[in-house]
Amino acid sequence: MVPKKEIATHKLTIYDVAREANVGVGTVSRVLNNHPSVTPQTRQRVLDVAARLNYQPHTYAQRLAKRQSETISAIIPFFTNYFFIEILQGVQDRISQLGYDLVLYGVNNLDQVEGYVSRALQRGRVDGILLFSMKLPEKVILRLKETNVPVVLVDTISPYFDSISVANFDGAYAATTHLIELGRLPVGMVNAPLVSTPAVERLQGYKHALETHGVEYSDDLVKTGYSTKQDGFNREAGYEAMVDFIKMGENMPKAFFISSDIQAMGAIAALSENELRVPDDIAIVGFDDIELARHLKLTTMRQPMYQMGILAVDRVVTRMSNTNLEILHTTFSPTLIVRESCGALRNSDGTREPSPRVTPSSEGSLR
Amino acid sequence: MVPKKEIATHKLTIYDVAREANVGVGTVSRVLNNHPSVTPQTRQRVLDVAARLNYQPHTYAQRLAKRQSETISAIIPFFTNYFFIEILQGVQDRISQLGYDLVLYGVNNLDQVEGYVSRALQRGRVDGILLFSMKLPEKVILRLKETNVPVVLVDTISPYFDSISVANFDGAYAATTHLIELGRLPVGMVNAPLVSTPAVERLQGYKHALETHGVEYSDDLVKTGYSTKQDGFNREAGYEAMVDFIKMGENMPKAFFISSDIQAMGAIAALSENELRVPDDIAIVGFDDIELARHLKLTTMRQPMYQMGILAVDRVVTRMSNTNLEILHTTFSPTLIVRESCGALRNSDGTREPSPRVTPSSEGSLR
DNA sequence: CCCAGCTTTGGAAGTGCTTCCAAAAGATGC
DNA sequence: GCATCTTTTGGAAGCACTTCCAAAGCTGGG
Repeated sequence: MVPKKEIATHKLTIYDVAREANVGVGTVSRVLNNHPSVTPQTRQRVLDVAARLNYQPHTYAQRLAKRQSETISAIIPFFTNYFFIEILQGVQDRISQLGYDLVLYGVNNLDQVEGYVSRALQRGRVDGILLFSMKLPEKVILRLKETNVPVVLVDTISPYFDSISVANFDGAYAATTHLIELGRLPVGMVNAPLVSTPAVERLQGYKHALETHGVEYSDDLVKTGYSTKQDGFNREAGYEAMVDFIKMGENMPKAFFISSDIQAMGAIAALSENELRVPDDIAIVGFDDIELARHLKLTTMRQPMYQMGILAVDRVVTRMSNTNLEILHTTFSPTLIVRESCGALRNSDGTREPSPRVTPSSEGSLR
Repeated sequence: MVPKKEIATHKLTIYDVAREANVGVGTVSRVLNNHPSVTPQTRQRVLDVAARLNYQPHTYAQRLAKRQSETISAIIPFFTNYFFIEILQGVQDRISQLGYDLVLYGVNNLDQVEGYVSRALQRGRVDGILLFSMKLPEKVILRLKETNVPVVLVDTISPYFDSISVANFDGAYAATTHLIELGRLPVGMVNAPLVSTPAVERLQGYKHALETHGVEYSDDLVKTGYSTKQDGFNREAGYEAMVDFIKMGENMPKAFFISSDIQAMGAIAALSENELRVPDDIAIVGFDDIELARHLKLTTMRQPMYQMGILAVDRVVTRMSNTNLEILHTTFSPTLIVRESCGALRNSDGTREPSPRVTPSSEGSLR
């Protein structure tokens, strides 16, 4: 005589389900984990009971027993940054598709990174770590290496870990070339301080474009803002740099490759405050293609951020199950998105956007 | 004779530490949890050993034994939305200050909510849930209620849960009044569809302002866009609504209260495409004060988003330790931030911002 | 009908912690 | 020095699962 208590007293364990379904706990566990060796009838019986009792397995007990966390953590530089947000969308979508949890650490300065990494490294806590554009302290690299947790770097490179990034050099080259070909000379550049890899590479790409096209380079063609937050990839810095350019008066360049869209936004503000019109007086090409760029009708180099997020997750998951893979660096090529700020469209219908932003299909399963 | 093996074989448990320090596991546990009844000497000895072995407790074992997860989950409508991102900053900062984990679920449509809530509700998984501006299906409310997990609603209200929100009515009233007082009549409104509470309340506040100031209301003073994502609080919707207004020609209002900054952005784009200048021809006041608003020099109603995030976390934590608190609804009053788009500053130095954005102190401990 | 060889099942042992209880060690007072 | 309290300590039991092993149940061939 088995008494059927429906009292969902909240303490319901796998034993309760087992008793109620007249099976052993092992069987319940197998059913819940889709283990094949259970007869369909038994499986159904267990499933019914579980549903009736509204049984929910205790996640942490599972994780403890299974010795894996089904959690991936992402450590991102503070997420006021649109670029990261957009990558994060891809990350979050893929992670939840795979049934993992995303735990998020927002970092404001490099010092915090170490703390968060330690945190993430607590045994069993996470199965994998995504690290966004940070130059890691040597110390952190060591710890990461020795614990052997799968790590994927996004928007940086290190010889020790997998990485997903964008071809900064090529992008800068393409952007600059576009401007040169439009005849908007001289072409200047608003860059971020050379503390970050993207800034360095984009500068090189820019210079290379000048060189290739026989345009002379000089140091006053490149300026950087003073505001250093986000490694200098922020609106104020763009504003400041452009103000400096404007001070050059007649000698100021007629076109600019700007190392991020957000800086471009600041730069454009500076221009408009000085009665300089984009693209009529000054042509602009940005970098990133954050959502804002569309709104601003900014010509820019698109980074497939959403895709990068997806890929980062896939990569970390692959490495989880296959521990000694070769280290792999994936590089996306940015593509030029021509909108209005470069002036290329001046004679066409100004609203048209050559290649529309990739939007999710309406099934909504992908996002 | 205790052999000292330094071999960090990754499987190091509390028993290893105990053996090595010549104490019982209970003592090690107490040390690690700052339990008072351990002598300073013993504590130090344990700490030394733990450090030497580089011992990391197993998070999930702790959570299982302690019967709490030290995790708070946030379910947010897809985070392409700047408003949520800014709240999330506060949430994330406070959560990590308190040593909790943040697990993030991004939701794209209401159907997903149920799934994620179930997920979050798995016993022991989270200690509290933050739900961002979603009208919850009755079903979900029930489940949430019966499991008795602390829930805090942000940017919505429900009689069943704590909530943090903003005085939409008052904000809309203030914004509209500001425009009326500037003499920019008639004042129209770009709203979102009345499916969400904020849209409803803001409309009421707007109407009330007209009424109070003896300005007549008519239905063609309010328009809504067609794009429905984000409940209509998106750039395209703002653009569309404004295009409709522009079709009115001469009769179009001379000023607009727009129910979100992001819609204001679209609206301004529509205006500028039609050679209408802001604020010279048309005055605009937005709502939210997302970071973008500053860039756009948009006059707007500021919601203290960062603070709201902080508070939401605090509230959920309080409720965690004190289970049967009264249900509390906290309402912030939005404040008017006068920038250029309303035209109030037309004769002053255009750049000045009356009340600068609250930024973290440089200690950086708060963010 | 019996036995070998599967498949399915039960349940003990293991996962790595916390906590409770009782015992040991120290204080205190007389 | 001893009895009594109070601190401090060790370690068993418990947390809620998974997994492994052995036992039970089937299947079909002889």
